[in-house]
Amino acid sequence: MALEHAILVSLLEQPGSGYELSRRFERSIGHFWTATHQQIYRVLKRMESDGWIDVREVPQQARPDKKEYSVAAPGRAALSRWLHEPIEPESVRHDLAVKIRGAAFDDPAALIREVERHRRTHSDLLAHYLAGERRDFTGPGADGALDAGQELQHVVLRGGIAYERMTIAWLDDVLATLHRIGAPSPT
Amino acid sequence: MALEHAILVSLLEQPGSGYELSRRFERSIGHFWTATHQQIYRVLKRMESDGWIDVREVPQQARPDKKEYSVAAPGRAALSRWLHEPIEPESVRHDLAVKIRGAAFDDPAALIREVERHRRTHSDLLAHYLAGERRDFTGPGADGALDAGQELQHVVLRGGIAYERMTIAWLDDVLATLHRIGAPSPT
DNA sequence: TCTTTCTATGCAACTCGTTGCATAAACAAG
DNA sequence: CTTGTTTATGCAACGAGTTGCATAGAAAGA
Repeated sequence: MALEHAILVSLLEQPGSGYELSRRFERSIGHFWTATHQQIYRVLKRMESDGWIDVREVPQQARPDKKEYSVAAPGRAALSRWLHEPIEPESVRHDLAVKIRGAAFDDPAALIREVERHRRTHSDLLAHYLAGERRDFTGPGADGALDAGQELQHVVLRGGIAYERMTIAWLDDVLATLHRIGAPSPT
Repeated sequence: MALEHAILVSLLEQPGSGYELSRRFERSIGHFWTATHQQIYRVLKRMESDGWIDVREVPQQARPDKKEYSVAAPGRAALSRWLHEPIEPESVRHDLAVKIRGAAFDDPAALIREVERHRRTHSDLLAHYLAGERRDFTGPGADGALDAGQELQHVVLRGGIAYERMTIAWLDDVLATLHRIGAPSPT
């Protein structure tokens, strides 16, 4: 389990409430680590009772009060420990790959729309990443003038960009294949 | 949940026992859908009691008897229904990305070995994929002479190959970045 | 012969993750 | 003034997934 660690990293980058964390997980972090708000609140509770994080009640105007969390020394130590651990192989769940192989026992042509929809989603995400890269990592302070944290955030973002580009190219390959095997025997 | 569907696809491609399925999940299928043998046995039970699959006790010499499962009509219908459903967005869990961003609050150089280890794993997997491709999808019957099922298996395999190549290139980018930010301030 | 390894199946307990629901404060729109 | 939306937090129940353990037949090797 590493949700705790993902939360620690996010809180180190910027302290915030459970609500704010769940928003971040929907946006940037969620692209490589998903979590619902329920999970986040539950884990935050446990982390707080373990002394990994500190809470601060923050009264707000124009909206309900919030609890702002920040990383305490034991949390930082726990993160450091995890960072030095060997690591777990990533577990994958690719529904689409299962569907593609399953299409051999059904109508392959029926998958085309689905694959096209996926392609659009990945295309949008790529555009979103590229916009973020232009916003945060180009201009006057680009290349060399960034600190270590920004460099690392940038390389993770480049990973996301590479992933989306590869996926889009592969989905085009899938579409071409579906058309090819659909064409010879239409009736 | 789609473990049921992954099992259905695997059993349609080739009937087999829970043990054989768990081996397949370790090998080919496991690259895009992981599952332990416990999970597989439990789900097989449920699928059997739901009438999705049939069992056949197969006595063997030189090893314990096994239960060979094959897909029944209701299972095929369930698979078909799932194939025509809109679809779920894939959920990702990229430990390494979390670690990389976390390295900003620790020693980035300490990550280098870890990343190198990952690179080796992905490199091995790529070689394994390429060997499988050479074995199953080249030679006399290559390109045009394959049936739909083989074409679809091939395109999924090409996806795996593309993924590994992209990942290896990205890990090289990560390594270069870690070296770059480690070099300017070593002491 | 005894231990180890491979095939083959499974229970029990636990943790992780999801879904549905509930609450509440503040503002905006009708 | 009621309804809807956004921010903000949380419980309860369930289902998915993991870990540890147990069993058992047969072959291989020490």
